[in-house]
Amino acid sequence: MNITKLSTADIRRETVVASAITMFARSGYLGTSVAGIAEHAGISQAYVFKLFPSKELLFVTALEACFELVLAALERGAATSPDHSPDAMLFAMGGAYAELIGDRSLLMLQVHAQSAASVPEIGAALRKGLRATTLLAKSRSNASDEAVQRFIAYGQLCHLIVVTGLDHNPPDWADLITAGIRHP
Amino acid sequence: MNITKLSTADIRRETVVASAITMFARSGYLGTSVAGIAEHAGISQAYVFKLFPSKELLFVTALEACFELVLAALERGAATSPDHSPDAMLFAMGGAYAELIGDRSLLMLQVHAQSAASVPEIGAALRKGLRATTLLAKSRSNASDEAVQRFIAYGQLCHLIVVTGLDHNPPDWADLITAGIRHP
DNA sequence: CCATTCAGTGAGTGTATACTCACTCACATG
DNA sequence: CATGTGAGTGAGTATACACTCACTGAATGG
Repeated sequence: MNITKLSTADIRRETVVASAITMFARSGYLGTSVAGIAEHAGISQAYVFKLFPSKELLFVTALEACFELVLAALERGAATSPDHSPDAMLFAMGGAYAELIGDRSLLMLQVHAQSAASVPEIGAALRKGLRATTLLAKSRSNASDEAVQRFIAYGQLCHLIVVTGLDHNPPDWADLITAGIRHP
Repeated sequence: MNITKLSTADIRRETVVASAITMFARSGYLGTSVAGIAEHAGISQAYVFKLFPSKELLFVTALEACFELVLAALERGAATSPDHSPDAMLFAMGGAYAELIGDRSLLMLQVHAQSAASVPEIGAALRKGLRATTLLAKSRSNASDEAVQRFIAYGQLCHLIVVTGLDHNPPDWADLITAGIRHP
């Protein structure tokens, strides 16, 4: 039982955002139709437009929800780290992130968001999420700037590995770039 | 005068590929219309379809040309490195890459290709390009696997920096992840 | 019992776009 | 001149999709 009572429209909005994450992650911003999201959520397409003013804002909302989950996972990882040294903290946060993106949706949504970043609102949401992620990694780990930078860089490498499918059926050359990287 | 004589259709194909790189880099695979590419190339849309069987194959051709240029740049960087130590070789190759993507087209095309990688032919071309890039970096530098992996990871970080516009008007927090990264 | 509000939809509209086809025109060659 | 070839196009077709609007039915409350 929540302290804030949600109207049924607000509840609907949440299920639609969940469907949007799934569908946008599957086919990208332009490749996903609002009708498809509506069908996945089990409502009519017209009602999606009652709940969100535009496809663009629905994508932004989904991306923001995605970063909320990422930040929560990093926080969780940091909180459960057995050792408080900067390296151990970043390692624990990386492990929590790898676990989070096990179903690939949150990862793919970020990849598609990078491709759609020229849409101003999407670019802004992406910057905001990256900023929060970076600052959280820095503040919770107390690591050096270089270590935080490396943390983000290897996160991007993880994205590349998943996008190219190198984790699922790795060819012989793949372990050159997948070795030691924790991915789903 | 070339040793291989090109028919005018082959020449046209090359100019169309150049236009395709520019336009696809600007708006992505789904966001770019063949009509727009045709206009940029100064020919009719119908003729583009005479030169290439489909939009998909045009994108793949553009992506392959992109990787050709990347590989050539890495080769050039390696060739002009003053020092033959693995670290110096990778550093020189990274510098050449940073210089190559000065106009952002080749970088953005790779980002959009990652977003479109679920199209089988595009995913395959992406894997092929990544494979060639990785193996070239390894063989020309003689660096350790870890160093090559880091080379690729920081390349992806460079892509992220450009996509989010952190290089053009960096906010205060940006140098946490842009420090020391050579980007256009 | 009437009035208001709110969740939810069916049936559109306008537009963009991948791809096709019948055609023209310039030119080279016998 | 006749004819064949290859570059190049105008005008389509078919479809998908973002977004709109007039509407329904049910609950709520005075």
